[in-house]
Amino acid sequence: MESGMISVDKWSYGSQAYFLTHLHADHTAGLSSTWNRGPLFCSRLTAKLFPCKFPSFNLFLLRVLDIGSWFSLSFTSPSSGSPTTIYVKAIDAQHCPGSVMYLFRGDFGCMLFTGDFRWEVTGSGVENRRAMLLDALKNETLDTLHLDNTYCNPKYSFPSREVAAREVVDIISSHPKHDVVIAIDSLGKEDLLLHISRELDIKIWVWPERLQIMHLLGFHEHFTTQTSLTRVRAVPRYSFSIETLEALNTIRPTIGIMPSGLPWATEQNGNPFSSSEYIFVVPYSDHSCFSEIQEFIELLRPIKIKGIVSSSSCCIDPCYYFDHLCGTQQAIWRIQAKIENDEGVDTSVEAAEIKSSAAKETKEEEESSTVVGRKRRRILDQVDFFGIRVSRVSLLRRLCRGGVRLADTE
DNA sequence: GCGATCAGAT
DNA sequence: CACATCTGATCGC
Repeated sequence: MESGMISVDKWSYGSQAYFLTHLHADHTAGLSSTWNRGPLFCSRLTAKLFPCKFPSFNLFLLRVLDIGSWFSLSFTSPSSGSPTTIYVKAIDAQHCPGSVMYLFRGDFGCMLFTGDFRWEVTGSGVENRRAMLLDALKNETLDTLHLDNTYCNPKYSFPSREVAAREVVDIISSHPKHDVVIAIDSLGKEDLLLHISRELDIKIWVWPERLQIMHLLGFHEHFTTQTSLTRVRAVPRYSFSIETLEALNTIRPTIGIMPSGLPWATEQNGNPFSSSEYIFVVPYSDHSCFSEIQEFIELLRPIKIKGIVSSSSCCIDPCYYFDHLCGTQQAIWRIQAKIENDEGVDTSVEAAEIKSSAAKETKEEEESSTVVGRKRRRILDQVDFFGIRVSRVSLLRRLCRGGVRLADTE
């Protein structure tokens, strides 16, 4: 987790800098308004929301990392005591407002902390996000992926949030005389509420603290704290239960909507909601489903994966399902594929060939023997490797030998 | 009496 | 299975 210098979503002593992925309570456990253990890095939006959670926090400790830009930070190596530099880039995590992943490069290699994230593979901006991520990695192996493995099991399958949001609107539309309560947390699922508000042209009630958050996010026009103005209310998830819904229904007809990736609706027992006629569970999730996690890992080809959600069993252990996508060879194949892609070669056709690296090198030698091939190579043969320009061939050979940097550093 | 931490409920 | 959050009990100062 830490290299002795940095901590991500961990707040105990012993780090020179601390990184917060997003403002949900399970990632801020240990933080308080009196916390003062070092500089705290976060996204600009998280910094804006921060005082709501920690009103008297010393804001001089906050450091904003703008999304998509590299920052260099100077540290003291805990082992040698000598100065060292770490590079960090924040990447949109698509989980809740302000949420980011952190990509680190340093003496320890290359590490990505996803925090909580959703990696939807349909909808607008998908290609752009994919390209941004690969570009951030450059032509380096990803040594360790710290992964949001919340739903890392094939049994977790759900649609995009866009599809789930339409399902929610359909449920509300088909109950025109009912009041509606929707379970949400202190942050997140704003897009769902905005979709409902726009599609049905209604305001949505939220509790006062939540309206303050909506104000900071710039969404306040769609929300109100006056119950008389709307039949749709967003309520804290912990206050949402069968008992609540039954009590509400003694006053007026009310349905409840629980947006969640957890497959409660299909469970037989132990599920308080499946037996309720009032409650609709809709698969709207701010975490990646299994197939999205798989896409993410296939894209990154990390050498090693660590799940950020610990589990007593292997049921959500990423190594159990994706070990075959990890390791040094897999990491090298990704880099080769990217280099080919940057050269304009159709990698989809070559995907199978790439897996035979020996044959690949031979083919490249042939290709470079043409006049055009030689010219192109002179420019593209140089690749950026841990900040050093090295020749592509030498890089690939070093990687194939299992070069120094590829050894596990943790 | 306050803050931190944890079990339990929702 | 396990989300994010609140409440209440307990511990140490």
